[in-house]
Amino acid sequence: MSSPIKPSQKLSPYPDNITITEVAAEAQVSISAVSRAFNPTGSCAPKTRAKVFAAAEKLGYKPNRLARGLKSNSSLIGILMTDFENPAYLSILSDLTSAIQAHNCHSLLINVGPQKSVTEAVELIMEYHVDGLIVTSSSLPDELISACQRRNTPVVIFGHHSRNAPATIVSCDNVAGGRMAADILLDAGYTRPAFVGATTSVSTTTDRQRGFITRLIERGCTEWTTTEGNRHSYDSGYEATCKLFASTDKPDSIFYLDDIMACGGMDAIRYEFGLKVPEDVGVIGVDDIRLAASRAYDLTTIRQPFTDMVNTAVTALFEQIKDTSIEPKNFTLPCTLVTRGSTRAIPTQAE
Amino acid sequence: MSSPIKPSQKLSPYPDNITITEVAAEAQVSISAVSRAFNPTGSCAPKTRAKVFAAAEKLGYKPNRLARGLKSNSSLIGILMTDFENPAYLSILSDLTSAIQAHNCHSLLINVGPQKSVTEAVELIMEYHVDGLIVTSSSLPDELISACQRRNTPVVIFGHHSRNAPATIVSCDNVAGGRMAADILLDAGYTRPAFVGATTSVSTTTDRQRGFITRLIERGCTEWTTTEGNRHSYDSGYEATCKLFASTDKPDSIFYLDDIMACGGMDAIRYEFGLKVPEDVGVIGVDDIRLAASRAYDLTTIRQPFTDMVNTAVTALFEQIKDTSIEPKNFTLPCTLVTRGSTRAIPTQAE
DNA sequence: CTGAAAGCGCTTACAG
DNA sequence: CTGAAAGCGCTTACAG
Repeated sequence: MSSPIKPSQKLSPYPDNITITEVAAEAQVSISAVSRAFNPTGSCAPKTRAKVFAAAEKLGYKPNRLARGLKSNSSLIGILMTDFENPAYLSILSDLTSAIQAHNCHSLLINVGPQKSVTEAVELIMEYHVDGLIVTSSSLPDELISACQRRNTPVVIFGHHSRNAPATIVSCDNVAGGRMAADILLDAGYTRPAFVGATTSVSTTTDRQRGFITRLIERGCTEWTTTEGNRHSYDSGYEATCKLFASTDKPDSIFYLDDIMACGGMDAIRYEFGLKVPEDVGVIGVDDIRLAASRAYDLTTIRQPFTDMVNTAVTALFEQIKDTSIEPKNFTLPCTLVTRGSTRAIPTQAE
Repeated sequence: MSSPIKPSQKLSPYPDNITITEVAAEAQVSISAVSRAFNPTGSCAPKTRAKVFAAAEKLGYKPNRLARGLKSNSSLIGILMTDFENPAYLSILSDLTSAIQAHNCHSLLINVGPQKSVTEAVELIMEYHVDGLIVTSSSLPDELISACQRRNTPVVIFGHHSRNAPATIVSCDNVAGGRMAADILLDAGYTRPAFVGATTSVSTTTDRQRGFITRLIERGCTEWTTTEGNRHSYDSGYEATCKLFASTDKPDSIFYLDDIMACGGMDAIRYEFGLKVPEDVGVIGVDDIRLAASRAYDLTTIRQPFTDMVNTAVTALFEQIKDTSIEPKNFTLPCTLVTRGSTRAIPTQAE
């Protein structure tokens, strides 16, 4: 309110609305030069760049990413997320955001809740002209993926197989995971295995189930059953397990679609039916969430290499952002068996 | 590749780069009219608006939020998050994002990892000219908050008390929560309570500890101890508990800073020391995460009203965005005791 | 209520 | 390597 600030004495303690124009004036160059100085691809004499940086530093200049995004990249990566119940997604989100930030971009997180369709979500996210899109815990209609590609916005589907989709897919080998689960259960001497899936997640459920059942049959096991929970949640696993044990042919071991369902299931087995894990019922999950290693659950599980999967996804995404001619690829990472106390020890075999 | 598309036959199957200009041409009005039609505050004749909407619909027009944000609001809300270990934050994030989306805005999620300071994170987020900022699981230096306010970017601190900070604070009454915990433990007949906090989270730790200890003293309890875990995690609770029971004066009940630490602690009590919960050791946490209600943990806890807290935070934030003259307020919501099986039943008192 | 015009802050051919 | 100029897609006083 005192005297108007003269252009010469810009020493405000906090960066306010310093734009490229002020920096150009301070450095005594054109605004084009400032822009190029800040842009790695822009040709700029070292001296000029130094002058510009000094001026920017002095004034506390921060580029306006919105303005930049108007002609250039927005530096925004959209993350579509459906499942906020499986704790695995918290660490996935942590890894995703930090990997994206390492590329000097930021994450626009869209909650694709039950009231919002994935199509709407994509439309919304495209209003921000994101540079790329990562879809977790659900898939995307092929036509939507194509529409994104047509706009040169690469799409990565995380965690789902989605064969033939025109996008980069990063998932782990769920069929092999299912087979591993079958082997460990059979090896441990269980004879009546069950599979508990979920309705919401098509490809992961079907792949794991397929690998599991196929392998059971290969090994001559005939007494298997399957059932489905509604969602990827503790409650869902609990309820599905109650249904399973209410029927006449009760299983002696259960392969759950994921760890959080397995935890719910294990609690049902122990507290609802008074059975012992692993003696009466063997339990195995998928993911290897933090809780799986807890003493309370001590869950045998098929570990998904989430950190690797995230790095693969983000690396592939940025490669496609850099060079839009790169064809989408499929990455199927191996999963590994983590043996803990929820399955019986495998008897030593005399070869 | 056939013939160039004439402006008259715009019937492409998917919206591509249709801008306000195309819509204006189609609707035969000026671009100003289109802009006003889409802006609630813009005066526009109903007929004009109808024409514009019809044209927009026909062409599949979607506004470019980046361009809009250059002169107007960005519709972007920044969310700063530090803690990706406590599962409570997954549902908080779910609630936050959907509340923000209900306001037709979207969430820019910044992972304030250990390698990135909160100051850097704020600077980054401000490059996107977010309309508002929500800080979870950590606080913000007052000078940074002031810098944001000076740019008319309101800040809401979620979950921390942070007295005197020039921002809106939404938290629950942690002191009262600590007192409740003391009361339930003493009422149940425990005599040597301990408090397990965490170093990372100043105000919540100190408030809960203060309420807890103050109340213990008020009621004449003298044999209490305190210790600290490093982080808000299962492992941290486990380790802190091991330390506690390695010392000479072992507690007979423990109040943990949060549920996930309590779960780790309970597992240590049971599996590391072979003690019974609640007979030998009573356990109480804070949050009421999903896992607290599991059969395995069945954890007595001080419930934080997260959904209410999120709604309060988002509502307050948008009020301040709408009217920047509104002063920041403090909202302290009540927490409630949820009694489960990890504490002994309270003996019926003959008044 | 409406349109022409200026402007938001930056990028990017285009000459030099 | 550099600057002047046009433009990204939208908003917003300003006249009418």
